[in-house]
Amino acid sequence: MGIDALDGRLITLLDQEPRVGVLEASRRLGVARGTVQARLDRLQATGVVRGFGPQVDPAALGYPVTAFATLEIRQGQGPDVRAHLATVPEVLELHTTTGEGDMLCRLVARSNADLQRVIDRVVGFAGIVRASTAIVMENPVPLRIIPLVEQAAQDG
Amino acid sequence: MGIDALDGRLITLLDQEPRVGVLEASRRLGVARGTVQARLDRLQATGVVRGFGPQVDPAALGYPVTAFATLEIRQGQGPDVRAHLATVPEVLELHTTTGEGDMLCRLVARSNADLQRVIDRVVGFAGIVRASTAIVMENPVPLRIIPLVEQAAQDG
DNA sequence: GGTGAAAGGTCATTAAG
DNA sequence: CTTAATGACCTTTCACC
Repeated sequence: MGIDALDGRLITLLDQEPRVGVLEASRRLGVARGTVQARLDRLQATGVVRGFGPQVDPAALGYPVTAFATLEIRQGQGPDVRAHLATVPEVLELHTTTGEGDMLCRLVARSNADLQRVIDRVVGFAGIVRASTAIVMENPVPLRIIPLVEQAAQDG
Repeated sequence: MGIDALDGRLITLLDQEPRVGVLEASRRLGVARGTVQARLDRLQATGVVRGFGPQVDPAALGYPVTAFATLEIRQGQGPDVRAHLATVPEVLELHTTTGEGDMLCRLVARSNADLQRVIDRVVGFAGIVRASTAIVMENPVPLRIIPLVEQAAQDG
């Protein structure tokens, strides 16, 4: 189920330099070309590596404001609310959670003023009882995975 | 500053089928290969496309539990708390926010029981006054960017 | 290991803002 | 006049059998 040290080094290498091909990777890692290909195939087959899609920066797209909204949902309205939020482009992800609220979603907007428009659109739905928004000021730790990969590689 | 329709189609294509090369992409989009290369270079130069790193699934790595923790920080301890959280592999991202708490972080764990260990490590730091955790049950909208890209492409 | 294919670069030409 | 797109050609490099 897990990954080993070589898998970890391979993922780390691909993360730092996505351009490197299988051949170049085998040289860097000091293993045979076939080994790298087999590892890569296995990592993708087991779902550890989902793919190599483009990493897009919302800020560079013109959406520099990020916020997290905690939503309280009217009983039984969950499915409707999900469908509604899925139609809003500025909703980058949505989770159902335990705790204070029922859902947590990540939003982006063109400005603080524009965020109001986005929130209005998000909460402008009968199934949503209440919304609490936290605007992101800084992002000391951007979304990362490498430390976890190395941890998993050590565990076996 | 923004992106046009061709940029949008290119990003969408790369997102759906990351394997397609520049040549294949040019065929699919009905433009010259050099055009695709120029667009790609420009998208990366402007930071819209950060790169093509591997998309790793924490669940497949053995960390199926995700949670969001809202942290309240003691005045002036922000920098120390950031440094502390950056050393915890299970902390996938960290934001400073307005609103109820001072920081919001995304955590993963091997199990609900393991989550307790992670939280203990996260909050086991003098600068953190209080922590409120929301465990993710479902993820109706996984982290996405394409709808926003298409929105941005339409706007010009 | 060999081979067909593609990436990446340069260039002149043409089109469009 | 500046910017962008195109098609051609070339060399290096890689992926696949």
